[in-house]
Amino acid sequence: MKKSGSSDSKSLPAKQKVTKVVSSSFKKTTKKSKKVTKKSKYSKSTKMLPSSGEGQKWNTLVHNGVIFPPPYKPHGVKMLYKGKPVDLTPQQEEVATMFAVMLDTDYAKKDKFIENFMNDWRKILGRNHVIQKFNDCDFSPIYEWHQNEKEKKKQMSTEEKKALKEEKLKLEEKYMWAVVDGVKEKVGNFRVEPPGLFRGRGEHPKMGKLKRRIRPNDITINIGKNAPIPECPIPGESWKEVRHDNTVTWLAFWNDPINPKEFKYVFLAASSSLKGQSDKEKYEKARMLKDYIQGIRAAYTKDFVSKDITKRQIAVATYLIDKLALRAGNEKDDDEADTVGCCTLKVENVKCRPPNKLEFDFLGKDSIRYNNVVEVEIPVYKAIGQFQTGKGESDDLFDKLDTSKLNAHLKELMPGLTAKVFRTYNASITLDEMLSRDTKDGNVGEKVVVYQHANKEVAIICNHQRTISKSHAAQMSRLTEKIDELKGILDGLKTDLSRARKGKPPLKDADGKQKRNLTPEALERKIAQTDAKIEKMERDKNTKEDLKTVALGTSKINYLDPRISVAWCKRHEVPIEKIFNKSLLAKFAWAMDVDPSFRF
DNA sequence: AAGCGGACTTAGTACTATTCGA
DNA sequence: TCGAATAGTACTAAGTCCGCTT
Repeated sequence: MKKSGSSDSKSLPAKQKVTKVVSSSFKKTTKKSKKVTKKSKYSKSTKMLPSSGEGQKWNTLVHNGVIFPPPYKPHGVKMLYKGKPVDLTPQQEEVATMFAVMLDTDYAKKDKFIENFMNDWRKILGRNHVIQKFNDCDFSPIYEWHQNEKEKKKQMSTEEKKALKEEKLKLEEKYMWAVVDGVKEKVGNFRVEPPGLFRGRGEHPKMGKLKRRIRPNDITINIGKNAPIPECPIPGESWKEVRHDNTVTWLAFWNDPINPKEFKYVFLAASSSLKGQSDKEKYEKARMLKDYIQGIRAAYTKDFVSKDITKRQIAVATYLIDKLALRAGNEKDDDEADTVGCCTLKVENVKCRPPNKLEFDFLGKDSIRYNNVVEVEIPVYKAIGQFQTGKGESDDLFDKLDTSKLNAHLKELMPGLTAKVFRTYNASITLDEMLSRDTKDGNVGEKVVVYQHANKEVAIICNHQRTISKSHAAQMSRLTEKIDELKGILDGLKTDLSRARKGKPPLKDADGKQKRNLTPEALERKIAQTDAKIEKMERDKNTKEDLKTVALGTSKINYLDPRISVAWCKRHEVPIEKIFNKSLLAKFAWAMDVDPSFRF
């Protein structure tokens, strides 16, 4: 019964199913959607049974393993060394080409990148190779060749492109799906990562190192006991290991060639019910924090002045995580980019600005800068000052603290509470409150703007950033130009209007041609239209400038409880498709039947 | 309680597909 | 209808946190 129930809801193509559920449940009576909620709760709870058994994640698991990138195809284009063409073996050429195709990126200009690349390349060139120094290398012939190849691809007809795509799809089709407890689910990343030069973010000490090719012998497969073991797609080679571990969700993994202590996993796609279930649990935990947050805030406020320095540090750290949505901040190795989170903040990352402001300036995850001046309670301000006294700039601000101590403390306050829950909580509660406060009667477009505004607020809280697009400045000035042009037209119309009112004909236009003689009423209408157009363009221009460094997607995908959005859409008759794209609809299938009255 | 292996979520960017506006 | 702008997807790096061992 369980199986038929769940496969029923899953075997349909997600796309159709989701939109159907949405559009039918919208506008309909709440009675109906309540029924749906109950039903799904029932089927979910029966489905939970297998997973509730001691960390068990599945009963049966069937899949076809992973697909490997094609072997390297030598192009034979010779790079130059000291101005002369060099013969390279295919293997040597492959690595040279990896660098050549990056010639127009910032990476190729960084000393560290070049150094690491040269070290690994030289190993493949061999000790006595003619190529010795980077500065004598000229990769441009290979670069030109690559540009040419790209251009050729672009010039292909639509039919040719389509055929190529279909061919690829055919080849990959069988790897795209897994069957988990009898339900067909999409696999997330079934393609093994191709070899390349490591592109670490920020000042990563390993940037430019060769990420070697992964072979079947590097890969461990996880699959159901009774399922057929996936055939190794490379003839003559075999998997490293086959496991049957149903306490984990990965289908395969290999050791990261850049950092062999770490793993690269193949998981199910975000649309799978396994992922959906844990996503829901994440938000339920964040909602639980709602009931504890008052007490937690009261407790840490009290501990700002605790005589126990560890307690004081825990209190201040928790405050920062809560108020500023900082990440926990685990320790990092020397062979990683130098970034910090809350627990790893250095003295130099926080400056006291009298009387009670703090300026934060540090590189966080992905080396994204966090720079923010905030007013804090006096006791926090004082405590930070105390933590800093007698320390050097690069010393830990919270010397008595690390993430495990902090999380251990949080767990005493609420079951399962960890630092990251605060980010989820604050993001989702902000969306919920802003939506309910700011949504006014109006058309769908206006409501969507309210949503986007709330989304932006959350993105700023979480410091989700993006790089300014290369064409941003040009786009802005083009907008300004257009606005000016419209303003010119507006002036002309106004002149014409006053002349028309006096019964005079309009002035000649810029080209000296006679304009049509319009009635004052028609002119007034035109003026109003142009005015509205200008206003809209200026609004668009402002939001564009506002959002040039803000990434809205990350919070939507990871921090905002989708049920808030779905329920809001239902309440305000906004089609959910205006808020969630196809992949988000699939990812959030579990949230679609939420009651319209749902609040976070 | 430190340290580490392990598993999972979160993140920005590069590339592609689709939509928009002259 | 075309190229530019925008939206969507693929990719994989970089975090968090758990639980086991020493």
